[in-house]
Amino acid sequence: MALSHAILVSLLDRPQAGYDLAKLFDKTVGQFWRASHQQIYGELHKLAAKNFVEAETIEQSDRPNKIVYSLTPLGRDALDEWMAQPTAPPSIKEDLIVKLFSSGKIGASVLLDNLAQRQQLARTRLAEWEAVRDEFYPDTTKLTPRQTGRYLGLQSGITSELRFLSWCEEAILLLTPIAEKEAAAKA
Amino acid sequence: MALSHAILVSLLDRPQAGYDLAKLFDKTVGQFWRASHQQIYGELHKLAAKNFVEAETIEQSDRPNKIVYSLTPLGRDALDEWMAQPTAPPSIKEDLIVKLFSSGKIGASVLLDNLAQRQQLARTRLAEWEAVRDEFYPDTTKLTPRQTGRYLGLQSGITSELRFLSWCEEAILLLTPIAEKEAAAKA
DNA sequence: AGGCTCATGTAAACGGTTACATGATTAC
DNA sequence: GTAATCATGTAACCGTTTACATGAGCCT
Repeated sequence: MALSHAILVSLLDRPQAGYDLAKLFDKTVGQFWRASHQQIYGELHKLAAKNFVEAETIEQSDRPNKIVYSLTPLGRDALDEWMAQPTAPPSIKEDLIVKLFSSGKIGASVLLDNLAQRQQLARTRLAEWEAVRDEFYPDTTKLTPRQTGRYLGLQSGITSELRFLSWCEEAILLLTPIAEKEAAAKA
Repeated sequence: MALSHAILVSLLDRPQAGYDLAKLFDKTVGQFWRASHQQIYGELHKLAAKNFVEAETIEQSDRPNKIVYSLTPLGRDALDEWMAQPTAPPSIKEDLIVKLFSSGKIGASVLLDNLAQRQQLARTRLAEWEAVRDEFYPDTTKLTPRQTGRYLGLQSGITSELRFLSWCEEAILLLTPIAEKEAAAKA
């Protein structure tokens, strides 16, 4: 599991409340790491029980109280240990490829519809991320260490979408004649 | 959920036992869709309860009996319905990127170690898949519909590793000077 | 003698998603 | 008035992983 580690890394930056972390995971990091607020609150309780984080309640008059968590030395040790360990490649569960395995048994036009839809989605996402990159990291030769990590995260998403789009093109290219033959056979 | 659908697609081809499916998911499809035998047996029971698949026990003298499952018309309908629906992009949980977000707070050399290890792994996988592609699909202009689906699955894995490797190179390029500065500051 | 393949399962624990719950403030 | 923001939580369910279990036959 690594949601707990993602939280610890976020707390390296500064102490934060569950609500802040949830927003962070929704916006910045959310493209590569999604987590709901329920999950984050739960994880924070577990981390506090292990003494990896420390909770401090901040009373607020006009809005609900905050519980701000900060990293303890013990949590920092655990984080260092995790950092040193090798990571496993993420296991992808790509429905599209499962569908492609039906090719030859189920009509190709359905597959083309699916591809077009995902292609559209990927184009939108790509444009959004590229806009962020161009705004915040226009010059990659002048990045602070902190910016470098964030830039590479973004870049991972961008290159991922780009390769998906070129794969889509190949898929469409190969499936289109099959769909055409099927349509001709039906008529 | 789509493990059930992955099973239904596999049964389109021919009736199969849980053991066969587990092997299939371990070897062929396993690169993009991993599932343990426990999961598959469980899922088959659920599919049978819904009458999406039909079980037939095949008595064997020298080895354990087999339970071979085949797709029912009802299962085929469910599959067609799923096929027509749009797919959601897979949510990636990439530990490496979480680690990169620590850049600026935790030493870069640990990140470089992690990158090198994943790079090595990706190279090995890539070589394996390329070997399969070159053996079974040397000429992409002469593919049957069935082969096309399988080829595109493979190709997705291959392009995915390729883009990961080029991303790794950029990451190493940007992090190396940071690690060097850190080492110099320490000495 | 030790380990692999064939073949099926149970059970516990963990992780993630979805739904439900509360309640004040602020913006349109 | 309606919706969004701030802020925290509980509960049920589903999917996945890991561990445990059995037992015959085959290969080295």
